[in-house]
Amino acid sequence: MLDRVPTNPAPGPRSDWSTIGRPARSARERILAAATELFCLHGFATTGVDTIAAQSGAAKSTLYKHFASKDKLIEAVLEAEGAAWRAWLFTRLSAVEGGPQARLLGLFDVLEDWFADENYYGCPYINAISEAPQVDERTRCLAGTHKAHLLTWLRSQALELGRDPDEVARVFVVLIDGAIVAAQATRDPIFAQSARDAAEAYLAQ
Amino acid sequence: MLDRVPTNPAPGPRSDWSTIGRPARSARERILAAATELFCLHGFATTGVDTIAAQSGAAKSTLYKHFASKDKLIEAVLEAEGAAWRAWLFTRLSAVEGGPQARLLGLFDVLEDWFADENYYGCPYINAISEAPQVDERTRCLAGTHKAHLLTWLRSQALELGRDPDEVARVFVVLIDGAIVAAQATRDPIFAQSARDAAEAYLAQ
DNA sequence: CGCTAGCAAGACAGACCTGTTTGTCAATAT
DNA sequence: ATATTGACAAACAGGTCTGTCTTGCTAGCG
Repeated sequence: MLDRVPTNPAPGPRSDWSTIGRPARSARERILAAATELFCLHGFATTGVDTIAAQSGAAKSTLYKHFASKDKLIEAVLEAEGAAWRAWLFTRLSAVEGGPQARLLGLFDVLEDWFADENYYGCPYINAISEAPQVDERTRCLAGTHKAHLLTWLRSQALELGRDPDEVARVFVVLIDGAIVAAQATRDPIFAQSARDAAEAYLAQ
Repeated sequence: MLDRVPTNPAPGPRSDWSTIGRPARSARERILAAATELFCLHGFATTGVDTIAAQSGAAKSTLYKHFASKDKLIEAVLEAEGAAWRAWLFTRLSAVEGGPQARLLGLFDVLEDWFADENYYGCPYINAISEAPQVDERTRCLAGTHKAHLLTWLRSQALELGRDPDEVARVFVVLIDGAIVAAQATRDPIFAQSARDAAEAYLAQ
């Protein structure tokens, strides 16, 4: 349960959007990459800065020269990983052929590819909020701006369909979050298709 | 983010199903209640056993006499809180008038009441899994048996409707988990109704 | 060569963690 | 009245945490 983070954890390949496993040049990039991997795979609270420094090949003093505190490093990881994920998602979505309905449904096929990654660890923002359910207003704020990007896209698709943007966006947020969490808990990507089924029925209504 | 647990955190009232805030008699019950509150509100890793012992009014030695380790205490909390939640949910569901469809949709109204609790902290199992996304097979197993209870109920309702039980159950799991997480991240119970909308469309299909 | 700047390595402080142990006290049972 | 049980209080051991600071190496440059 609360096991210490192993010294040399899963290095395996990752989805092409993540900074994990990519060759990183500067010390700052290496630190950020190592922090992302360790935080996301083993949790924020249970990962120590010593482990991050060791895995990144940087000294702890270098880490603290680039990031004022562990909390700031966590924030940087969340922002970087969130931006990378959104860029990957929207790139994939722009390749979907068809109108807004096809794009909205295609979203779940993209998610399924994400879930199928052997190192899939869920949404870092959801994980961060789950670590401190009650307090942690800063993380909630970061997650809010992350989700706002997704909401904007969802609303624009709903508008193209001539449907209520807020209502559609909320339903899709539920379906997306639900698929993310169910796939994480069970390690089964099938829930992406279950979410797609529900989305299809909802849009056909 | 990783703030220490305050010495005297939110004591406020809770949903009637939870052990939190209820007068507890034996030392074991007091420890379990304090552990549930602190773990669920502030996270499992960031809550120390000293804090739990202090809040429960019990000595640490007493805590370790009843629970072999912190991990075992976490397991006991998950099992107790899960059982209490299921008992509450199924009691509420049994009061819903109408057939299986009304019960399946009424589930989201019950969830909305849960989300509206000012101390709502999400699903302890989801939170526990999110704390250590990759490892933590024991927690995943506990969450699996918890969710199995829900799946059994969902499947039986689907069978009564003459629909594919596994398919319906998976869709509803996505909707339930999604509503739980979205409500937790935004503190807005409205997502229960969004999930209900999607469920209605799916069942009408 | 000599100098400097940057970084790795590691010691360190102060706090917190889990889990154990010892001693004391009160209530109960025999 | 004595023995037993249960619980509290407190200290302790051994380890980890974050964050700071010092030391020494090395690479680049005049």
